[in-house]
Amino acid sequence: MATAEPKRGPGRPPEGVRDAILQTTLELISEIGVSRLTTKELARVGGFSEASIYYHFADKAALIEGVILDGVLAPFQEFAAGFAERAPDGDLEEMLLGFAAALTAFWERVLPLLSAVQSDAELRRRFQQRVNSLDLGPHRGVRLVGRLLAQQQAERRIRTDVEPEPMAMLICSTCYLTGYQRHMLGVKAGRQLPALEPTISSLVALLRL
Amino acid sequence: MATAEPKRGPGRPPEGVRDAILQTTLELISEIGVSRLTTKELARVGGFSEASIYYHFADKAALIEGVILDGVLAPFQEFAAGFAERAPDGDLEEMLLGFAAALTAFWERVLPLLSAVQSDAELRRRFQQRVNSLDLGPHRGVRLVGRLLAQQQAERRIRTDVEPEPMAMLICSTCYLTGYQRHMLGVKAGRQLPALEPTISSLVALLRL
DNA sequence: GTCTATATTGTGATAGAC
DNA sequence: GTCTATCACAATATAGAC
Repeated sequence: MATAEPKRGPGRPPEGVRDAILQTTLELISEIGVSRLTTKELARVGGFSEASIYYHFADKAALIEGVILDGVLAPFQEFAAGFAERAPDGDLEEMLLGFAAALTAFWERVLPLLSAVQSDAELRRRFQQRVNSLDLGPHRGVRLVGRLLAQQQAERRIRTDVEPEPMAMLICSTCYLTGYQRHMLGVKAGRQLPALEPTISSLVALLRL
Repeated sequence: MATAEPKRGPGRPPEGVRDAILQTTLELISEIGVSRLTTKELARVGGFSEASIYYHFADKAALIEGVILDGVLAPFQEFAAGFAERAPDGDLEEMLLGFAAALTAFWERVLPLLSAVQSDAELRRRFQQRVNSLDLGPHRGVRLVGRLLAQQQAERRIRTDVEPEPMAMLICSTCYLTGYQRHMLGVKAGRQLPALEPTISSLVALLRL
């Protein structure tokens, strides 16, 4: 190892091409959308060749799947794991608002990618298998919030005459719709919908003893 | 008018081609997804020519827009209008469950179409303008439910110390997420999420005096 | 592992007859 | 208004050198 520098010379380091592909794909999709994403444009913008894409990924579908799994799902799971750990103590409303903001941002980032899966029945089949085998999906967030609520009930800090999971469903759903609205109609048009925070807060108020 | 029959002879009546195109598009998309929809396949399945498609619609995007507007949005708006009229009297929970079922079904039908819009930034811009000028969007459903709740509050049938719109947001959001889950992961996998009815019912219970 | 160059297919869209 | 026939092009994917 003559040079300790991981990056060298002009352009990208050769060994970083796979990461560069994933990164560029993510950026380009948020700019123009998946359906407009072509391997040509991807190669041009990213500064690598089309052939490199097919060296690292079996086909375009596999590339999209890679982006979803590596670039979006994994980071959120990290956050969720951290949330589950440090959750127990704080104020309920505060914790829920923090989680809701993160979940909404997650949806907003993931929806543009998922639209590729949505719009192709065959791709959807593949995706369903993958998601099922990894036990992923919206129910993970619901369970997480549900456990938090159940804990608060056990400590008699909120009403105990209500099932925690349906309440968690209401909360997570609101994050989803808020994220969807922001993506599809823009943040401006989204103002016509009740905002996330007051909605969550209203529900928390109902749950208080 | 020699023959009163609107349909005649073998094959499709010539004047019905536009409707046939819309109908076939809807069917084909639900089978294979928008991204796999080609004008060739559409013509083959529907029994009309590709040229006819371009006679009736400016381009493929306009066709999709036509399907969304004519075939899905319009029917739901009819239902919503009817709901708003006959709503006032019945039992709140019953009315909400009926509305929620319809909104969920609507979303499940519309999502496969909207994925085309979702996945193309340029198309999205066009769609946003159209939707904004018609004042469409999820906020319509939220307002409808919000008004219903406000009315119930005025009649002192539910708690009055809570804003109706955030509650409506929770309800409609749940319909959207349920529909999304059914579309993306299938009804079977969707079982991992709390079902629609108990979720709505739980919230109604919280709203009772 | 990455490149340049190319093969191949299928797509959206049109011309022009009827 | 609908058809048959066809175009021009863009897309994914591969071959083969380095």
